[in-house]
Amino acid sequence: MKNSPISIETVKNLLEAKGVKPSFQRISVLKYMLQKKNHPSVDMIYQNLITQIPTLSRTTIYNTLKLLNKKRVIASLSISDTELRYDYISDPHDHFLCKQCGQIFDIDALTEAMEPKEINGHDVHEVQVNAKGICSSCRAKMN
Amino acid sequence: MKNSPISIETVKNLLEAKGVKPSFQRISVLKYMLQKKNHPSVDMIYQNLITQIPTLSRTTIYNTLKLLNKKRVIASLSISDTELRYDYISDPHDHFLCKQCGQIFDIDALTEAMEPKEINGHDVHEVQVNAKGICSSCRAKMN
DNA sequence: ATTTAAATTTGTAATGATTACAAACAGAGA
DNA sequence: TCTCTGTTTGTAATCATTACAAATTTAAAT
Ligand SMILES: [Mn+2]
Ligand SMILES: [Mn+2]
Ligand SMILES: [Zn+2]
Ligand SMILES: [Zn+2]
Repeated sequence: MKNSPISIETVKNLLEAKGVKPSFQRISVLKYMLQKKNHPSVDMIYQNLITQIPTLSRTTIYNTLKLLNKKRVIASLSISDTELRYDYISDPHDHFLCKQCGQIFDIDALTEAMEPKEINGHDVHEVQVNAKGICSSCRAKMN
Repeated sequence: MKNSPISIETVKNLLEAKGVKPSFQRISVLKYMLQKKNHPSVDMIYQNLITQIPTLSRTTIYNTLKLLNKKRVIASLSISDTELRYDYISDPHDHFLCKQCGQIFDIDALTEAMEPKEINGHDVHEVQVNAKGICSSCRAKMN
């Protein structure tokens, strides 16, 4: 349940389907996200991939995430006070951020399929529901 | 509807009720927020108050907002990609951020009184619902 | 009123995430 | 091979936020 193996081919097809040229770096970033499902920050991705791709540049991570976000492959979560976190776009769901350990957990959508295209005359592109608190694991450690 | 006049006394009482010593700077910050209702960033507050308080330090704004947040007088909104925004805590409501002009608008809560104390075993302290898109005014200007 | 201690404010330096930018590199034809 | 285009890389700049200590203000004690 932690690290589902995903083939390069799968990721490659995914990228091509979204109109993104599947470079080695782009495949690596998306593969990491699909496997870890950990809503990583730029640095989490970088620190992991640099061990396999010694020439990797942080700028490439920024470029790739920006591109994947524009192509609607991934969402950027403004849930943390300090850094953006990213998530592969699949079924709609909400997020819980632990203020203690910084982990972000998926939670069932707190409200039924809420995707209004318009609110108060404003053009709505996306809606994110962010819960914050202390995760069960951190709370256990506190006792 | 834009700039409701609020008396110093009112703000002072508000602070004292929450256990915050009402210094001149703290009163100024909270008064600004109550009047403008614009979900300001640190810099928006600073740029406005510096005209009346020439000795004001940005650090004081940071200190004050952190204190008011801890005392649950204001909420910090992680809705923008670039900076924290702040909002006086009153009735529960949601927010809409315009990606064009950066303004944040109040919107009716998209879901009925959703304040679960626990989700998936996690301890929930707060839930924020953030919509993003293009505000009506900006869309009008685009045509 | 003086003195003392505590709380608040201020200014400056450091940190850290993100962006800007230009050079280096790689791949696909011609 | 040459050229064009897109991608990656490294470095510098920007900007929000935090760290920290000195200066100032406030409140309390004598
Ligand atoms: Mn998720
Ligand atoms: Mn609001
Ligand atoms: Zn935790
Ligand atoms: Zn707008």
